[in-house]
Amino acid sequence: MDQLTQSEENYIKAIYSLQQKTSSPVGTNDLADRMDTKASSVTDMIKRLSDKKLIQYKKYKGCELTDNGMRTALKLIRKHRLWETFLVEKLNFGWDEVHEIAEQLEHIQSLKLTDQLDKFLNYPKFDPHGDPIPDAEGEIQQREQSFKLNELAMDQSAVVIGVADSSASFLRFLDRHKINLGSSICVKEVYEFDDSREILINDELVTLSAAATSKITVQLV
Amino acid sequence: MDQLTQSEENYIKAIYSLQQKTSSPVGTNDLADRMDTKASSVTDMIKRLSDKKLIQYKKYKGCELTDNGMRTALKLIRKHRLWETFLVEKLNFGWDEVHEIAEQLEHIQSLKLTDQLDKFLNYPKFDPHGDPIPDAEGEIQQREQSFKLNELAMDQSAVVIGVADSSASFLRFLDRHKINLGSSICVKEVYEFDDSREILINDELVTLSAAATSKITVQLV
DNA sequence: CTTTATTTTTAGACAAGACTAAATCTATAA
DNA sequence: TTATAGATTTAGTCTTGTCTAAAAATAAAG
Repeated sequence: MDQLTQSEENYIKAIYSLQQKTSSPVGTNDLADRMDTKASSVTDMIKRLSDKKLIQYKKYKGCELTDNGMRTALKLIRKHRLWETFLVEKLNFGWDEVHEIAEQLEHIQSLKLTDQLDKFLNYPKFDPHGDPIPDAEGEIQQREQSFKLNELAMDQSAVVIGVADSSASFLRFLDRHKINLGSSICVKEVYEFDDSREILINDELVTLSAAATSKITVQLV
Repeated sequence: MDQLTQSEENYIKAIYSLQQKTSSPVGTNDLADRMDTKASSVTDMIKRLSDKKLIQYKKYKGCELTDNGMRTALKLIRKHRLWETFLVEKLNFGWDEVHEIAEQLEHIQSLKLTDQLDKFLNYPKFDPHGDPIPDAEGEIQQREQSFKLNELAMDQSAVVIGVADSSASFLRFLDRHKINLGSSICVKEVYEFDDSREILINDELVTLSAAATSKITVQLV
């Protein structure tokens, strides 16, 4: 199994993530959108990855990761999330600042580095956005049942365990409203006309749009 | 000042290092040897770097770094040595294992990352091989007067402060003889016929070849 | 079951960074 | 000072990853 280029690795991650969301197979145009490139470039890359047996590909039918490709994707996600954790926990970065840097760090090749980093961080199970970190074997810790905040019943007490959008802009919005992983949260009012909600967060009331509440993952307490 | 490719950065580092050793200007073939590539490839790259005003270049006359190129080189060296320090101090790597990984990590683009890492490591002045780490302004801490072990007078007490060869093979040789940065060292005998020496290191006697002693940097105590 | 719209692939080009082989410049020795 | 060895550059090619434009396959609608 020879070294992949950063570009190849980025495609693998994108295919993995689309495969999770929309279920396989992944279409060429969807991938092109995700990679911010053209469909023809995607076709080229798909051929390369197929040659390397990382994806299965039938012309005009889209592609899906092979077992091998899946392992590759999980290793990358592991590295990405470990580095994000490192940046936040050890280097005092904000959770809105780490994605770009982790995108670079995830390509560093060294199994030992990854595993030592994992140990140094004390084998974290979730990253700063609440996303699960695959272990050295690629196993992902499954969450207890969770909800999006907009599915939560009124007056039900819950705690924030993740975000469905890790863009800097959304994360800074949450910061401004003092919403973090671990925050206690409770729905106090639903405004039918626009599906926005009055939320009690750490003893303060704020109003959140439907767009916002649909991106906050919570667990009952 | 636009982003450099990893390849361009590697050339800048190589030019810097050759410039230090043999003093400028740096010849095309020397660079080709250092980069393990062909002279024609070097000529191509030299033109690119010259266009970007990182080196000064006269056809057939070799090249040297401009002020700008020098700053670029020092930033890379700073990152490289900070990462090596991190790997050894925080992730328990041996000093013989860190070079390759730091070669990758030094290309990560983020000023904040570098500076936070520096802070996290408590602003180290020297890396695990005893090489000085440039600060955020590119300033390098100058050493007190130092010697190579083969220049040290008999029975003169000294301490190991660096190595002139950071290859894994030489570093593992030092490990095997329990020679580390900070080790107390003293020459007890010089064998004229091959210039090898009997050395007292932390209360143990070992014989080191001329090749070995010429690569160990020490300071008088 | 055709026709049209959409998706996907092919064909041909380009830039970066590398290579080989050939040409050219510089320096050294007779 | 000229012949020639050694260093350096040019010319032309290759691969990776990208692009545009055009062709082909599939899906959807009448």
